[in-house]
Amino acid sequence: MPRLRREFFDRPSTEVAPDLLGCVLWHDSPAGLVATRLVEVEAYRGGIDPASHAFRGLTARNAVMFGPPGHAYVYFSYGTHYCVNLVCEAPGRGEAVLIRAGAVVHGAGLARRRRSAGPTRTDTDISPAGGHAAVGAGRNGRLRDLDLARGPGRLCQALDIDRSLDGADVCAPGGPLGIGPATAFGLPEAGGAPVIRTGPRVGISQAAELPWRYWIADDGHVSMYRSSKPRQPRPKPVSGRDDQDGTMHG
DNA sequence: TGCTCGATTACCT
DNA sequence: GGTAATCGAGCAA
Repeated sequence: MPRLRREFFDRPSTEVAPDLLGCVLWHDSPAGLVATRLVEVEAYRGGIDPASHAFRGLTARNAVMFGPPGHAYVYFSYGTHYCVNLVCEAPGRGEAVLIRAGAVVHGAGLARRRRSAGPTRTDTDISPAGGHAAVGAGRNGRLRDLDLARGPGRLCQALDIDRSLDGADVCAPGGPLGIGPATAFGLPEAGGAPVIRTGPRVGISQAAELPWRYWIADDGHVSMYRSSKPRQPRPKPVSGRDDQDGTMHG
Protein backbone atom coordinates (compact mmCIF):
# COMPACT_ATOMS: atom_id res chain seq x y z
CA MET A 1 0.00 0.00 0.00
CA PRO A 2 1.66 3.26 -1.07
CA ARG A 3 2.21 5.75 1.72
CA LEU A 4 2.96 9.43 1.90
CA ARG A 5 6.69 9.95 2.16
CA ARG A 6 8.40 11.47 5.14
CA GLU A 7 9.36 14.62 3.25
CA PHE A 8 5.66 15.26 2.74
CA PHE A 9 5.50 15.96 6.47
CA ASP A 10 8.79 17.85 6.62
CA ARG A 11 7.05 21.19 6.05
CA PRO A 12 5.12 23.69 8.17
CA SER A 13 1.92 22.15 9.47
CA THR A 14 -0.09 24.90 7.77
CA GLU A 15 1.19 23.59 4.43
CA VAL A 16 0.78 19.92 5.26
CA ALA A 17 -2.74 20.24 6.66
CA PRO A 18 -4.63 21.15 3.45
CA ASP A 19 -2.63 18.58 1.50
CA LEU A 20 -3.83 15.86 3.85
CA LEU A 21 -7.46 16.45 2.90
CA GLY A 22 -8.62 13.64 0.67
CA CYS A 23 -5.82 11.30 1.78
CA VAL A 24 -6.67 8.00 3.42
CA LEU A 25 -5.60 7.18 7.00
CA TRP A 26 -5.81 3.54 8.01
CA HIS A 27 -5.17 1.30 11.00
CA ASP A 28 -4.53 -2.36 10.30
CA SER A 29 -5.20 -4.02 13.66
CA PRO A 30 -5.65 -7.69 14.58
CA ALA A 31 -9.39 -7.09 14.49
CA GLY A 32 -9.25 -5.86 10.92
CA LEU A 33 -8.54 -2.87 8.69
CA VAL A 34 -10.42 0.41 8.97
CA ALA A 35 -9.60 3.31 6.65
CA THR A 36 -10.90 6.87 6.50
CA ARG A 37 -10.65 9.55 3.85
CA LEU A 38 -9.72 12.76 5.67
CA VAL A 39 -12.11 15.67 5.30
CA GLU A 40 -11.15 17.93 8.21
CA VAL A 41 -7.82 18.78 9.89
CA GLU A 42 -6.24 21.50 12.01
CA ALA A 43 -2.66 22.80 12.02
CA TYR A 44 -0.80 23.39 15.29
CA ARG A 45 2.45 25.30 15.05
CA GLY A 46 4.39 24.20 18.07
CA GLY A 47 6.45 26.80 19.90
CA ILE A 48 4.85 29.77 18.16
CA ASP A 49 1.27 28.62 18.69
CA PRO A 50 -0.27 29.17 22.15
CA ALA A 51 -2.97 26.61 21.39
CA SER A 52 -0.46 23.85 20.68
CA HIS A 53 0.42 21.20 23.23
CA ALA A 54 4.04 21.87 22.27
CA PHE A 55 3.86 25.57 23.11
CA ARG A 56 5.14 25.11 26.66
CA GLY A 57 8.00 22.93 25.63
CA LEU A 58 8.94 19.28 25.72
CA THR A 59 7.17 17.03 28.22
CA ALA A 60 6.74 13.29 28.50
CA ARG A 61 3.27 13.56 27.05
CA ASN A 62 4.12 15.55 23.93
CA ALA A 63 7.61 14.17 23.29
CA VAL A 64 6.55 12.66 19.98
CA MET A 65 5.66 16.12 18.66
CA PHE A 66 9.33 17.10 18.95
CA GLY A 67 10.53 14.01 17.14
CA PRO A 68 10.89 13.34 13.41
CA PRO A 69 8.00 14.09 11.05
CA GLY A 70 5.58 11.44 9.89
CA HIS A 71 4.87 10.02 13.32
CA ALA A 72 1.55 9.91 15.17
CA TYR A 73 1.07 11.91 18.35
CA VAL A 74 -1.87 10.47 20.30
CA TYR A 75 -3.22 12.06 23.46
CA PHE A 76 -6.05 11.36 25.85
CA SER A 77 -8.56 14.15 26.27
CA TYR A 78 -11.39 14.94 28.65
CA GLY A 79 -10.97 11.54 30.27
CA THR A 80 -13.07 9.97 27.60
CA HIS A 81 -11.40 9.80 24.21
CA TYR A 82 -8.22 10.02 22.17
CA CYS A 83 -7.12 12.43 19.48
CA VAL A 84 -4.48 11.77 16.83
CA ASN A 85 -2.02 14.19 15.24
CA LEU A 86 0.63 13.74 12.55
CA VAL A 87 3.97 15.36 13.34
CA CYS A 88 5.35 17.88 10.84
CA GLU A 89 8.58 19.80 10.28
CA ALA A 90 12.09 18.90 11.39
CA PRO A 91 12.64 17.43 14.85
CA GLY A 92 12.48 19.97 17.63
CA ARG A 93 9.79 22.17 16.07
CA GLY A 94 6.78 20.59 17.76
CA GLU A 95 4.45 21.10 14.79
CA ALA A 96 1.59 18.73 14.08
CA VAL A 97 -1.72 18.37 12.27
CA LEU A 98 -4.76 17.26 14.26
CA ILE A 99 -6.97 14.80 12.38
CA ARG A 100 -10.52 15.97 13.09
CA ALA A 101 -12.82 14.00 10.82
CA GLY A 102 -12.99 11.53 7.98
CA ALA A 103 -15.25 9.33 5.92
CA VAL A 104 -14.89 5.60 6.50
CA VAL A 105 -14.00 4.03 3.16
CA HIS A 106 -13.02 0.56 4.34
CA GLY A 107 -14.03 -1.59 7.30
CA ALA A 108 -17.23 0.27 8.05
CA GLY A 109 -18.68 -2.74 9.81
CA LEU A 110 -15.79 -2.99 12.25
CA ALA A 111 -15.79 0.79 12.74
CA ARG A 112 -19.49 0.68 13.53
CA ARG A 113 -19.03 -2.09 16.11
CA ARG A 114 -16.26 -0.13 17.79
CA ARG A 115 -18.31 3.04 17.86
CA SER A 116 -21.35 1.21 19.15
CA ALA A 117 -19.39 -0.41 21.96
CA GLY A 118 -19.31 2.81 23.96
CA PRO A 119 -16.80 5.54 24.66
CA THR A 120 -13.14 4.50 24.95
CA ARG A 121 -14.04 0.86 25.41
CA THR A 122 -13.24 -0.62 22.05
CA ASP A 123 -10.90 -3.20 20.74
CA THR A 124 -10.45 -6.87 20.59
CA ASP A 125 -13.26 -8.71 22.27
CA ILE A 126 -16.64 -7.37 21.47
CA SER A 127 -18.32 -10.72 21.65
CA PRO A 128 -21.46 -10.69 23.79
CA ALA A 129 -20.28 -13.94 25.35
CA GLY A 130 -18.00 -11.99 27.65
CA GLY A 131 -19.58 -11.24 30.98
CA HIS A 132 -18.81 -7.56 31.35
CA ALA A 133 -20.94 -6.10 28.62
CA ALA A 134 -22.18 -3.38 30.91
CA VAL A 135 -20.12 -0.56 29.53
CA GLY A 136 -22.30 1.35 27.17
CA ALA A 137 -23.07 -1.66 25.06
CA GLY A 138 -26.08 -1.21 22.90
CA ARG A 139 -25.99 2.54 22.85
CA ASN A 140 -25.78 4.44 19.61
CA GLY A 141 -28.44 2.21 18.23
CA ARG A 142 -28.86 4.14 15.02
CA LEU A 143 -25.38 5.25 14.20
CA ARG A 144 -25.22 6.99 10.87
CA ASP A 145 -22.35 6.26 8.50
CA LEU A 146 -21.75 9.99 8.45
CA ASP A 147 -21.01 9.95 12.17
CA LEU A 148 -18.57 7.02 12.27
CA ALA A 149 -15.49 9.25 12.16
CA ARG A 150 -17.01 12.71 12.45
CA GLY A 151 -14.94 14.34 15.17
CA PRO A 152 -11.46 13.63 16.49
CA GLY A 153 -12.56 11.34 19.31
CA ARG A 154 -14.96 9.44 17.13
CA LEU A 155 -12.35 8.96 14.42
CA CYS A 156 -9.90 7.49 16.92
CA GLN A 157 -12.56 5.17 18.24
CA ALA A 158 -13.54 4.00 14.75
CA LEU A 159 -9.88 3.27 13.97
CA ASP A 160 -9.10 1.98 17.46
CA ILE A 161 -6.30 4.48 17.98
CA ASP A 162 -5.06 4.94 21.54
CA ARG A 163 -1.86 5.80 23.39
CA SER A 164 -0.34 2.48 22.36
CA LEU A 165 0.00 4.04 18.89
CA ASP A 166 1.67 7.20 20.21
CA GLY A 167 4.84 7.57 18.17
CA ALA A 168 3.76 5.16 15.43
CA ASP A 169 5.50 5.87 12.13
CA VAL A 170 2.87 6.33 9.44
CA CYS A 171 5.51 6.42 6.71
CA ALA A 172 7.11 3.08 7.57
CA PRO A 173 6.04 0.24 5.27
CA GLY A 174 4.26 -2.48 7.17
CA GLY A 175 3.41 -0.37 10.19
CA PRO A 176 -0.09 -0.76 11.63
CA LEU A 177 -0.89 2.91 11.14
CA GLY A 178 -0.52 4.39 7.68
CA ILE A 179 -1.60 7.17 5.38
CA GLY A 180 -1.60 7.33 1.62
CA PRO A 181 -3.14 9.11 -1.34
CA ALA A 182 -6.75 8.39 -2.15
CA THR A 183 -5.66 6.38 -5.16
CA ALA A 184 -4.05 3.86 -2.81
CA PHE A 185 -7.53 2.66 -1.98
CA GLY A 186 -8.83 2.85 -5.50
CA LEU A 187 -10.70 6.01 -4.71
CA PRO A 188 -11.03 8.81 -7.22
CA GLU A 189 -8.21 11.29 -7.22
CA ALA A 190 -8.86 13.83 -4.52
CA GLY A 191 -7.19 16.55 -6.54
CA GLY A 192 -10.10 16.63 -8.92
CA ALA A 193 -11.50 19.84 -7.56
CA PRO A 194 -12.42 19.60 -3.92
CA VAL A 195 -13.08 23.04 -2.55
CA ILE A 196 -11.00 23.52 0.58
CA ARG A 197 -12.24 25.96 3.20
CA THR A 198 -10.39 27.43 6.13
CA GLY A 199 -11.53 28.91 9.41
CA PRO A 200 -10.81 29.13 13.11
CA ARG A 201 -9.90 25.99 15.00
CA VAL A 202 -12.39 24.20 17.19
CA GLY A 203 -12.65 24.32 20.95
CA ILE A 204 -9.53 26.30 21.74
CA SER A 205 -9.26 29.47 23.78
CA GLN A 206 -5.76 30.56 22.79
CA ALA A 207 -5.06 31.99 19.35
CA ALA A 208 -8.63 31.16 18.44
CA GLU A 209 -8.65 33.71 15.65
CA LEU A 210 -6.07 31.97 13.49
CA PRO A 211 -7.67 30.26 10.47
CA TRP A 212 -5.74 27.05 10.74
CA ARG A 213 -8.63 24.64 10.39
CA TYR A 214 -9.05 23.14 6.93
CA TRP A 215 -11.95 21.13 5.61
CA ILE A 216 -13.54 19.97 2.37
CA ALA A 217 -16.50 22.15 1.49
CA ASP A 218 -19.94 20.60 1.35
CA ASP A 219 -18.86 17.30 2.88
CA GLY A 220 -21.24 15.90 5.44
CA HIS A 221 -18.45 14.10 7.29
CA VAL A 222 -17.01 17.39 8.56
CA SER A 223 -17.62 17.96 12.28
CA MET A 224 -19.59 20.85 13.67
CA TYR A 225 -17.81 24.04 14.56
CA ARG A 226 -17.74 24.89 18.25
CA SER A 227 -15.99 27.83 19.75
CA SER A 228 -14.28 27.45 23.08
CA LYS A 229 -16.71 27.49 25.97
CA PRO A 230 -15.40 29.48 28.92
CA ARG A 231 -15.74 27.57 32.16
CA GLN A 232 -16.32 30.41 34.53
CA PRO A 233 -18.88 32.93 33.37
CA ARG A 234 -17.51 36.25 34.38
CA PRO A 235 -19.44 39.48 34.63
CA LYS A 236 -19.14 41.48 31.47
CA PRO A 237 -18.26 45.13 31.21
CA VAL A 238 -20.90 47.44 29.86
CA SER A 239 -20.04 47.38 26.18
CA GLY A 240 -21.43 44.38 24.44
CA ARG A 241 -19.40 43.05 21.59
CA ASP A 242 -18.86 39.34 22.03
CA ASP A 243 -19.78 38.15 18.60
CA GLN A 244 -16.46 36.57 17.89
CA ASP A 245 -17.63 33.07 17.29
CA GLY A 246 -16.17 32.65 13.85
CA THR A 247 -19.24 30.97 12.56
CA MET A 248 -18.00 29.49 9.35
CA HIS A 249 -20.03 26.46 8.60
CA GLY A 250 -19.07 24.63 5.48
C1' DT B 1 0.24 17.32 47.21
C1' DG B 2 -3.94 19.15 45.52
C1' DC B 3 -6.71 21.55 42.13
C1' DT B 4 -8.22 23.22 37.63
C1' DC B 5 -9.55 22.62 33.15
C1' DG B 6 -9.01 20.82 28.38
C1' DA B 7 -7.49 20.32 20.49
C1' DT B 8 -14.90 16.27 23.27
C1' DT B 9 -18.84 13.36 23.20
C1' DA B 10 -23.31 11.53 24.26
C1' DC B 11 -27.41 11.96 26.60
C1' DC B 12 -31.20 14.49 28.57
C1' DT B 13 -34.63 18.22 28.47
C1' DG C 1 -29.58 23.59 23.60
C1' DG C 2 -27.38 22.43 28.02
C1' DT C 3 -24.36 19.60 30.75
C1' DA C 4 -22.40 15.32 33.13
C1' DA C 5 -18.72 12.19 32.41
C1' DT C 6 -13.83 11.28 33.30
C1' DC C 7 -8.49 11.41 33.70
C1' DG C 8 -4.21 13.31 33.58
C1' DA C 9 -0.96 17.31 32.42
C1' DG C 10 0.33 21.47 34.16
C1' DC C 11 0.34 24.89 37.61
C1' DA C 12 0.03 26.81 42.36
C1' DA C 13 1.05 26.48 47.07
